[in-house]
Amino acid sequence: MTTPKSGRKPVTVTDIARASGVSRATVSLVLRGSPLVHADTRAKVEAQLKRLGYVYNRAAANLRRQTSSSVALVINDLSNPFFAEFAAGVDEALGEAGYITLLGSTNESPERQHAVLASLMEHSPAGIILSPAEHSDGEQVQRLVGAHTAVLVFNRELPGADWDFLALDNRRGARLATEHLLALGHRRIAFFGGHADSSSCQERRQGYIEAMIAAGITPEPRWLVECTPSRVEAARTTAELAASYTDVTAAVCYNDNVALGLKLGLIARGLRPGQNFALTGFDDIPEAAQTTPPLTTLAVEPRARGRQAAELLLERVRDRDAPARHIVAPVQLVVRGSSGAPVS
Amino acid sequence: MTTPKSGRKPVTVTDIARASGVSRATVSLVLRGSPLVHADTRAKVEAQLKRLGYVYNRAAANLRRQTSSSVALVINDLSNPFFAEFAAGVDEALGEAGYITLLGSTNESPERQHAVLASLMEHSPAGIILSPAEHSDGEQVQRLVGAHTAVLVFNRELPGADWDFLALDNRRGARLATEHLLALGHRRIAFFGGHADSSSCQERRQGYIEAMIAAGITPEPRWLVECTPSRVEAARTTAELAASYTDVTAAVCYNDNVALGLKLGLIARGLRPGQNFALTGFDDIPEAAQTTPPLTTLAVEPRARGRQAAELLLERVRDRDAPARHIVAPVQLVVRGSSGAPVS
DNA sequence: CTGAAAGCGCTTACAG
DNA sequence: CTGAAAGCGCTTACAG
Repeated sequence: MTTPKSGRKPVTVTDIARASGVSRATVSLVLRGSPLVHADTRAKVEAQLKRLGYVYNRAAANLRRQTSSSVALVINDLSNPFFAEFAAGVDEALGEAGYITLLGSTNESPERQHAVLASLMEHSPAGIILSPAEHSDGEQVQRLVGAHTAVLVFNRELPGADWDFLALDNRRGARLATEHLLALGHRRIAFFGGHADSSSCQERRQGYIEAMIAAGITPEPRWLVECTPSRVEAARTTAELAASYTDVTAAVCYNDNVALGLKLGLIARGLRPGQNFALTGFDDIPEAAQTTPPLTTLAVEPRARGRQAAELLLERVRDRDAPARHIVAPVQLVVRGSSGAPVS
Repeated sequence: MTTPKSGRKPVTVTDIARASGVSRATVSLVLRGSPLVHADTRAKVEAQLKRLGYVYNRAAANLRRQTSSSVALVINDLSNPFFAEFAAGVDEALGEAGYITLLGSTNESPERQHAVLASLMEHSPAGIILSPAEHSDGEQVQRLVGAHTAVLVFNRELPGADWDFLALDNRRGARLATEHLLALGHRRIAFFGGHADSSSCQERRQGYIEAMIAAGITPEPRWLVECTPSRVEAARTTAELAASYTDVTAAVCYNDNVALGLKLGLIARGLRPGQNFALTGFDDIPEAAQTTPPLTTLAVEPRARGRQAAELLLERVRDRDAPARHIVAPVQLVVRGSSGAPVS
């Protein structure tokens, strides 16, 4: 579980103090860049630091100062490029602020999330950025992290405490996509994919419905099709719903994966997306631009979201008493060929 | 840079000792599961641990015991699903072994890698798993991590010290792909993509050449085409090389991205991969199975490689004096439609 | 089986 | 401007 740091003993402030003929206190002041120490003394100490290959023991310093220099990042699905980019952005911004990232990946398992959070807490992070696993229990998380740890929840709502929350502007995104299809003349537009019990799906559906109603159209219930947001599932679901699509001319999809799956299903049924059926995605994954025809979708900039999450968390760390914030990150419609089909 | 842990003071062994009427030493023994303490005493202490919401301070324990419970994971390109899966595998296996993952993402920048390693070292990791940034300097890394830290290098060779090294079996993978195309009757086969100065490209080219020569064919120099391994670059390069491809009937590609880019380039030139041109990839990214025609490629199981890397590193942590190992991870040919083109 | 004491590597008042 | 002393939260011989 833990391992002895065998090998040569690391050099400490005591070694440096002895080697440069000053007290440990003075070495510490040099390390922390205090203006109190004389230039000559500083130079003497710095020479020894370099000569002996000193490396600062931040854990010891944190213990003494009652500070933390780490932030825990708990991610539900690191294999999803969206979250991987997000993680990279978080790590980048935390690094710039002098913090280190403690990673925990949960693979959408609430049990693993529990274990991971418990383990991370023992390392006294200054805060936690949590992209919750599906069906995770907010109250349990609350018990685990305590009332005094800074927490930022990302992407998925997690009821149970009054945490800061950062999410994409799902409603606006879906509304933009729907309005785009409406502007092209489509009227019988489906909303395809996602689980109706997830907050992001609910929000996207809401945006779709808003746009439809604003255009004077009442979406028929059968136009709202639920489906696990994977490509394979989406392709399968299309086939099962053949009947529903005889009158529909376009679909706003829950995300790009679903859109690409639907595309496969449509092709298998002899339809040609972009020519006699229009569709849009969500996320702008790299493949969206590469596929034929390229996919109209919403750009969400996961790396920028990661940076934003890190910054929000650090603000929270600085001011624990500020009221909790719900931040909605902008999304941007990217128009490509897949939505170019004329109304049939 | 670091932040005070404000809020209520966390409860310590001293609090628990006082609350349960025993010494701190006894509390510590309970925490560490020592068999020396009487069942009644243990129960008494555990009740207080729960009641007061004690959370173990692993940093303090590590300081006192001169141990570490973390491993640094430094990744060159987290936005690449291959590395993201790898990271997830590492984190999983480390977690099971009781270690925590300190993440550092370098975005292929040697400068960032330098900064990240320096920062990570201050947190005294038990070891480092390093997937080096392009053009990083092994000697510099060596200076940074010192001679006594366990290091496992992944994926890309890093000359400069005698570290453990885990890589894919690039040579065998390319040989399998080439043999597959040869068995289908192709003889004028190109090797497309990659930078000739990267170790992985060299190895894959070697496997290709081996297979060709074993089949009695001497690859012509113009069949070896260099190209940055991104899709866009690959598509562009194809067009520039139109002349070279008039007699070639198949290509072994450096990886899936390159293969998918080449495919786009071929289609743009009126060729139909899988029908009048055969190609193979490397990596088996999710898209390989989804594209039309699906891509013949080599499965590398990045998550399993991550687990393997974690295990190798922990072995090294346990035995610093064992000789350095070069481990080659198996890859598996996955035959799909893209290589089904007849010889023209 | 339990407690008193020392110490991991650092920092911080407090004297001088 | 520099040093002696105490202490962060834990563990570990050493007595008893």
